[in-house]
Amino acid sequence: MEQQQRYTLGKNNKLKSTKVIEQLFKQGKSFSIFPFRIIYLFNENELPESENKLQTAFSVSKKYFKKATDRNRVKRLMREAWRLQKNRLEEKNKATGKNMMVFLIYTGNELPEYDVIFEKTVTIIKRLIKICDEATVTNM
RNA sequence: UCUAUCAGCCGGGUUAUCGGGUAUUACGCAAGUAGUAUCAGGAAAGUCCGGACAGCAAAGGGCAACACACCGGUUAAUGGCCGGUUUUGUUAUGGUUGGUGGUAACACUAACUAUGGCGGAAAGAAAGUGCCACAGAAAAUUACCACCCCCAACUUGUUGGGGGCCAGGGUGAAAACGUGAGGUAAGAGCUCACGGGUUUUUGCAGUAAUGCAUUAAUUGGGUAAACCUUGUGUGCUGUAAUGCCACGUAUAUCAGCGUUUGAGGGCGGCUCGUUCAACCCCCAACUAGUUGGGGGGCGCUGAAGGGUAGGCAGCAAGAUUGUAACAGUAAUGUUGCAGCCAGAUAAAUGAUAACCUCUCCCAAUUUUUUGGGAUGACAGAAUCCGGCUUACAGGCUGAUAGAUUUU
RNA sequence: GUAGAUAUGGAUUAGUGGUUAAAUCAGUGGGAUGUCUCCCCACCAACGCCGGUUCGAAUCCGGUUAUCUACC
Repeated sequence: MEQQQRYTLGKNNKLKSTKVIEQLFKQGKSFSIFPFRIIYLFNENELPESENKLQTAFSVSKKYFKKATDRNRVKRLMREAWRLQKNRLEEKNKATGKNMMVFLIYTGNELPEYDVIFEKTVTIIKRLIKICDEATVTNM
């Protein structure tokens, strides 16, 4: 019997610090699943136990979307898709004792449909879970 | 009723499930959980103007630069807005005159004029300088051709010299006020009559721009979004301002200059004037203070580098919003009543579904209704206001004009 | 958020308010050559857009669109 899950995405789940983001861009690894580019890193900073969480950030290029409305729209859709699916990855992180930082960039140049984004997010999460597993194996 | 133009207003709604920002209350050591309230626009946009607010320690004058420019009002302020004036474009209606058709009534058409609607423009070209391609004799007061007169010569209708001089020389976007008469050797505002323009005197109306009448002078091409002249106005930097706290580094390095005969800085860019500005130690000489030298300290400028890039305030009650009355032609103002309405910072205000609603299409159907499908504009606060400009599916209201129908 | 610059053929640049907007490369056609280049000749093709000032605008003025740059 499964306990009812909550799909939240609060302030603490967001990447905010400029310092951390710079570190992510310098040291992080990346792969891309069109129309996304994903940058990730296992957080090894000493954080208080309360903040051991999966942290995410979303971004859209100003080059491809000139209007602020369009950028807002894409980011909102991305956030919604991530919110509904990230729980599995979170559990994986807990199980392996890792803290992942993920940065999602939308690289397409057309306004996407919600369904497309949702499907792509499924594959992204699968890939990230796989990466998580591999990392724990090599550490052992 | 439809169409067009202008002005103003609105610019999707309800429910369910899942989520976010801010404030606050309760529980909890804390993370957090739960409850309540609230959460984008008419342009939030462009950043084209004007302010508020903050910093630049502390008066200014002149010049330059930039902006504006009919008059009055409005406002915190403006280059905005409102009302008026002149002029111009367009449109409608009426009138006068001419032409064409018609026996006539009248119709069509052109010019002028009056009134109304909808726009545009606005200091000075009579202070000076420059420019005006091509064409044209000439592009601004000068010549040339032609015309006329006089003199000389001889091949007797040409040549040469002197004078008159802007009426003709048809081009151009633009040609030296227009028409008629007189006048003359030929002509010319040279003179006269009528008419037009510009400046001006006086009177009347108006706060004024200006209008009407009148007096005198004059007939001066355009361009100031060419330089310029006149008048008026304007400090610069912007909330990444600014103040405070925390963390961290290098109270370090190099070069130049200065320490009262003053480096350098402020007062807008320049200049004048004015003002601020570091006043310590050692040594030597001589009149217990001054002079000279050296080193350091201190100050200023530049170079190369090191560190941080977190938090709080600023920051949400105001030239505030809605509404009513009053004043005003209006912009706008005054007063009363009611309300509190986003404050993020890798940046909340969302996603999905259903129904309703708007518009369009298809089918059935007598208007109407039913069923199915598609679609829902422009666009997202970042210190805050007042304007301007630009984008905008669709809808509503009013005014004006036109067309059609009915009476 | 603030400030500034630029826009001319397919590309890179010229261009005092005055003919049909100039040049180089590229493209097309022809000549030359046994053939291809080089060379010669001709053609094609542009003032970002909308208004205004002016007799006349790529140029001057205003608005607008796009691109680029700098600034703690």
